[in-house]
Amino acid sequence: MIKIKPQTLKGFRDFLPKEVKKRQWLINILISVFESYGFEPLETPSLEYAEVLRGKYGEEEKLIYEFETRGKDKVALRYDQTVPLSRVITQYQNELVFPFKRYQIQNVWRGENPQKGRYREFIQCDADIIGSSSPIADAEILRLVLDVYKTLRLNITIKINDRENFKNMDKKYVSAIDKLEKIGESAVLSEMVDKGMASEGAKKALSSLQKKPQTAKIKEILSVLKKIGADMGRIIYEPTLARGLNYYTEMIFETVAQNSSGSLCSGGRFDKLIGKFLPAGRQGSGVNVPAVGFGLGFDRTLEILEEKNLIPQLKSSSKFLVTTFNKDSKDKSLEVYKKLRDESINCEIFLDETAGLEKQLKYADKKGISYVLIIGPKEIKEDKATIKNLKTGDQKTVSVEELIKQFNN
RNA sequence: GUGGAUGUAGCUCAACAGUAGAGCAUCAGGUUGUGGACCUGAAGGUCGCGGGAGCAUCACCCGUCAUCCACCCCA
Repeated sequence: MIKIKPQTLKGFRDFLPKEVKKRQWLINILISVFESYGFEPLETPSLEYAEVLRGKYGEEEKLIYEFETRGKDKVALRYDQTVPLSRVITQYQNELVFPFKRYQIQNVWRGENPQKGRYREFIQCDADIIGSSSPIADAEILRLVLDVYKTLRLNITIKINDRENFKNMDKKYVSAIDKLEKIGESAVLSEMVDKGMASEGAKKALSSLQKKPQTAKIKEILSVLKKIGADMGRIIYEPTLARGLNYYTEMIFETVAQNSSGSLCSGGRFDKLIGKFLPAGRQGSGVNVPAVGFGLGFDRTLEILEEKNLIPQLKSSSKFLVTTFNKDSKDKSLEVYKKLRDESINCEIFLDETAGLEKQLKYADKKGISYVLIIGPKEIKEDKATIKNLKTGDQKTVSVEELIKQFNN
C-alpha cells in the first residue's frame, strides 16, 4: 500500500462532529420554518445528464463538474437547485400540487477558485413558489425570510427593489451599480465610465435611479406584507439594488445583517426562467411559468450566527457513560447498560474494559457526556451504581431502578 | 482567468548559513476507585517537491506543486 497524504480536495471540506452538530441545528430550524409555511421538501440526484445542465448557466457553464462514467454516460454534478427543479416540474406535472411550494437543501458543486466563504462543494438552501404570479406569493416569501432570521434571533434588513427600475439600462452598467454598497459611489461612476458611459450621463443615470419611487408592484407587495403582519421596519426599498439581473423579472431582494455587509439570503421573482427549460413539444413549452423564491447562504448565515454567539451549546447525545471497572465487574456494567437501553435512555458503555477509570472519565468529559456511572466492587456488593455528575462533580450511590426512575422523564 | 502571500512535529507557529525548537494534542508517570487544573518525562520532522550556487543550508537563487487571501464572476 502506498501511504497517501491525508488531504481534502481544493475547495472541499471535512466537517468534524462539533461542526456537523451546528450545521444540523441550523438545517433543522430552516426546515421547521419552511414547513410552517407549507413548503415541502424536494431532493434531486447529485448527478444529472450533462445535457440537462448544459446551456443553462451562460459563461458560468465552464464551472460545472462534468465527466463521463465508465458506461460512457455524460454526466454533471448538480450546479444549483433551480435547473433540477425545472426538470422535476416538467417531468412530474401530474403529480405535483400547484402552486408548488418546495424547499431544497442539498449540496451543489462549482469549480470556482475558492476564497473566504466560497467553496467548490457547498450546501444551498432554496425555497420557491412555482406557479403563482400573485403578489401574495412575493409577500409570503419575504415574510418567510423575516421569520427565518427572527427564529435565529439575528437582526437583519431586507432590501427590496423592482427590476422594472433597470428596464432601460444596459446590463453592463447595472452590474456596476450593483456594487454601490461595496465600493461606493465614485468607484461605481468610474466603472460606468470605463464601460463606455459619458461621465455626465453616468452621474445622471445614477442619481435618477436613486430617486426612483416605488413601483406599483412593490407597493402592492408591501401592502400585502403589512396585512399579513410582517415586521415592516426591517424592509427597505432600495432602488439601486440590482442583484443577479440576468433572470429576475420583477421583485428582487437581498438580506443583510446589521453592521455587516454582504448578503445572507437573496432572491426574487423569475417568471421566465423555468419556462425556458421546458422541453419543446410538451404542454406548457414556451409559456411563462411564474416563480418567486430565494436562496439562503448557509455558510454565511452560520458564520454570522457564530460571530454573534447565537448558536446554542450542543451537548453530546449520550447522557450516561457506563464505565467498566475491571474484568470481574464487566458483566455488571453490561447488565446496567442493558437496563438503560431497555428504557431507551441515551447512553454508551466504555469500549475498553482494561482501561482505568481515569481514562474513562476523561473520555466522558471530552465528549461532553453529563453523567458517568461507576460500577466497581463496592457498588456490586450493594447491588448499586455510583452516578457522578461531571459538571458539578457531585456523586451518589443508588440502585439502578432508582436511577432509571429519576432520569426516565 | 489576474495579482499577492505562505509551505518547518498531528495542530498553531519560532529560529538560524554550520545539519531544527516552543505551545497545544498524544503516550507514560505524579497513592492501580475519579475527569477538566498543575508538575515530570517520552515519543514524534528526508524543514512541500525538483534543480542550482556554495566547504556547508530548512535558510540564498530558479522552477514546480499545494494552500490561503484578494480581484474577475456570481447563486
